[in-house]
Amino acid sequence: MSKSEHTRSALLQSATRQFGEFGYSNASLRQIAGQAGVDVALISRYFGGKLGLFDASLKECLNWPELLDPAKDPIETAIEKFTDPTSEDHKFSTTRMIILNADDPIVGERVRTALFDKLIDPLEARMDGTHVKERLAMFIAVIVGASITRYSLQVPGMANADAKMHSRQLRHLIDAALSFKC
Amino acid sequence: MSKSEHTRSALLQSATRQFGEFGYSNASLRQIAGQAGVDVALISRYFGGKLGLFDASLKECLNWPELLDPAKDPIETAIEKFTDPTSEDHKFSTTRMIILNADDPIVGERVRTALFDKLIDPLEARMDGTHVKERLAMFIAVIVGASITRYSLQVPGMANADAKMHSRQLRHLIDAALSFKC
DNA sequence: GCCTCATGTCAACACTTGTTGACAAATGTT
DNA sequence: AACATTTGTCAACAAGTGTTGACATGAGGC
Repeated sequence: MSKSEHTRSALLQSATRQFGEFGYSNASLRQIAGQAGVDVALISRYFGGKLGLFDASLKECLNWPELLDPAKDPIETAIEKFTDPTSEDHKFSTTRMIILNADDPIVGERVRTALFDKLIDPLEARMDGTHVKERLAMFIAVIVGASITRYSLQVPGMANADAKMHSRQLRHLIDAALSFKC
Repeated sequence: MSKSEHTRSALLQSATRQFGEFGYSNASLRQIAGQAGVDVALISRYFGGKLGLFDASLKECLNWPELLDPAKDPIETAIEKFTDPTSEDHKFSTTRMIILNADDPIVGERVRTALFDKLIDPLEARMDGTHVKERLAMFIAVIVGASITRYSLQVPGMANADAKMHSRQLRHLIDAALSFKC
């Protein structure tokens, strides 16, 4: 790994943390660079600017090849990825990256189109039964709502639930979402 | 209504729109004042500053006296208020005001404590049965998730649903949330 | 050694932000 | 009319933002 690749990836990792914790507009390039132990000007050199850095971070966040693996159930894959048990801190999870920036006046549209291209459309293509769109939207709603309620709003009934209890809550709501009949 | 009260309320209304659309940090005082047709400096005069303006707006947003009315079912009241059929544009609903600012590094904590004091605690006090906290959290998750999915992410299966269909989706998920048994 | 290119450092830039204080205009009171 | 209080206007401020270009330092090839 060359020197430049090293700083590039350090920058990218730091950016993903900041964008996922504070959102695009609240994240400062100087802070991102500082956390990566690197000079601010290098962001412009390697990514062309703040927007380029965000695009790179977003692309990395939404790269879920398992979603296309025919051997795996796409819904189960999505649950695993969304609930993200590998991340030690859910402040920086993909869910937060999406939710926190989907409304941003600058990057909101990029986030939404990336979300559709990389996640929602592939998921929809692999679901069957009636009212696929409606059930899929309800599934997304449950995932997103649970994440916000647990980690952002910190409502005790979810925030204080242990992993097993929270998993039961999630399953119950997801089952309801997917079994919806108009 | 005196002159000062008029500009004060114009400022407050404009602020609620901007805070609800862009969030605290992305909303600019000059833009808020401009939309209210008023000079920026008057914000400091009437509200003491940006934080004071936000506090006033938040307080107005979360003032739901119906929640304490013993003649009304609190859950039904919450559903009505959250889905907010009176607002012509959901970009500025209370739900957005809360979600969009609950993570803000400056006002996030204020939002969360206000949410608990004004909404969650009163709701919890008027629910009965087992696992009240867990079911209430799941209820919140459904409301929040549906709002984001429909209006922020704009997932077609919810964003394009008409009022009747969306109401059915909401009811289905809410029923599931409230009927959860550990 | 010497040259070249990649990489990093630093200072400045134009711009926007929230806030403040001095001043003007309007309104009400005596 | 003359004064006092409220209300509004304007310009400036310090601080922070993303971005840029000139320069310094490093490593590898001739």
